[in-house]
Amino acid sequence: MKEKYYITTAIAYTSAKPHIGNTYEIVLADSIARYKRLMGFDVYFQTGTDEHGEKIELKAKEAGVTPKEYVDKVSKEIKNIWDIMNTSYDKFVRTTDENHEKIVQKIFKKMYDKGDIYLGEYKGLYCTPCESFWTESQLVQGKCPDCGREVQEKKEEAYFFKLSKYQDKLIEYIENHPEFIQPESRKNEMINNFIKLGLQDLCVSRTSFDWGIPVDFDKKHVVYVWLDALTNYITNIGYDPDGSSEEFNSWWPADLHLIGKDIIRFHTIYWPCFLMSLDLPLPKQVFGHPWLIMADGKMSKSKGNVIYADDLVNEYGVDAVRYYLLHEIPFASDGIFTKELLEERINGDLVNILGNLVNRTISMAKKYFNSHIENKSIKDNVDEELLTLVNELSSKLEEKMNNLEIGASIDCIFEVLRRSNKYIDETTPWILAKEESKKDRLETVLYNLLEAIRVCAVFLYPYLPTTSENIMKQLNTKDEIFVFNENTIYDLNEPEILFQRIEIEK
RNA sequence: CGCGGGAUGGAGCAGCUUGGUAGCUCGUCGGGCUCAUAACCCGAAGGUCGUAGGUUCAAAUCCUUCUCCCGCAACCA
Repeated sequence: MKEKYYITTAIAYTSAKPHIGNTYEIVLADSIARYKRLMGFDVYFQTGTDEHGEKIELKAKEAGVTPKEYVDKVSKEIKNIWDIMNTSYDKFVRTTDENHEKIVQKIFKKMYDKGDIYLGEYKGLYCTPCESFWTESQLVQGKCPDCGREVQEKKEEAYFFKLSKYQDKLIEYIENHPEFIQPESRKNEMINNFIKLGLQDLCVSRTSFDWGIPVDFDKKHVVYVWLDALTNYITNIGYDPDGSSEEFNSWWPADLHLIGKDIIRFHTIYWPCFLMSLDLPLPKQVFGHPWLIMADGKMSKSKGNVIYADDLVNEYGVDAVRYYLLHEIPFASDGIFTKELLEERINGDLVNILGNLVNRTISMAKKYFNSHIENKSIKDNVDEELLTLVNELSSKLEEKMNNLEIGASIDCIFEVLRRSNKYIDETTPWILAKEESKKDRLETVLYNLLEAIRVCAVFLYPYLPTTSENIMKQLNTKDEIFVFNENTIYDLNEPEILFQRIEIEK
């Protein structure tokens, strides 16, 4: 029986079309999901959209449509971008799905009946013209950060979740599971900035707007968006307070919640406490990934520096964009996007190192052996280093991928590709070709190269699926073993350009 | 003193846990090769490893001071 692996992205908020930075997460998750499948795991990969809340109600009003019409449109747009990025999610969920809404209501009721949710009063600093509550720290010189006017203390009836009740258990869990919050520095932020100060009970209902899941036993309240959104991870795999499905028990707890660094608090404090309230096990790992930003900072409409994934894909191709996202964004610090760097990566890595290697190798095989290559096993010392590197690739990748170091994983593959280019210079096939007596050695050299390329193509699949398939097609093989195979017979297809060089004006 | 992360050749990064010739990619310069998408391969120049001090036979690596940058600091999501 295959080992299970349940991975999620955060569900995307349907307030606007996601930009390239927002698209990073689904591609990152996709590379991990594909890698795990390649490793033989039974993977379930869930993503989707988060569709309730005041902000969406407002956006819909501005657009002159109903909230549902608004989120239908944006959700479709988001799904379309996920598809453009060639991501292999198993399910695209929506918080407006009927079943999700029904289960959220049951969850709320269950927590209420248990005494973890109680009716209280929300007291806060309120700006009447802006109809907004603000925290002390959000205020600008004691006044509303939006309009600059005075704020007043205001009370409002609201339901609260007893976060405080689970505080000690949460600290215990985090400390006993050092891998739970990644990167580790985020763990410190959560513990020092929030948990150790003492968790305040969380306001989990709203009465100031309507676009949300109604609290079924008190209809003037809607469920707080995060309680609604976070539970998507369980409602969509069959959780039910009255008895969960077999499916649920087989997938939960999730192996990895992949989220942006801005929402770590919700996933490592609120979410675990909700789960403890439901007597469910906690997810194994939450990774708050960094962002892709522009040279002048975060992408924003007001700055006018927003770039969308579909535009980039149209211009450069999906795998070039995936390569940039996966390779250029570090594990724990933000990556910077520039077109110059994107083009440099395409030319330097994808065209020169990878594309050219595949092309020159297949071209030589065609030229010298009419595209038919067998392993003649005429070995030489120079072969050793290449073959060793090829055979070590699998374990190197496993180590990097288990640490979620995607960029470093890709580097491991490119190390083999670079070594292969060097191997061509060391073995000088064009000179071997001049002597009939060296023919078997020449064929061995090309065989070694084809095997190196094949193994790289197999391992490129999680990151550059289309390119991987293209290389395998040119090699005309379906052999997916992870090490050098001594006994393949190659009947190659015609060489094709993998990546077109970008002409850079200087 | 709120908590945390960082400062390494022109650029971007690794190395720091377990002190001991400072490594990688790109860029620059020189050379080689011609199978290939003017691609590939080799070599060279370039760093007092932010600052000041300490521990040590020896510090990018351990300890302390200071400077600068960044993230977080709860009910918008």
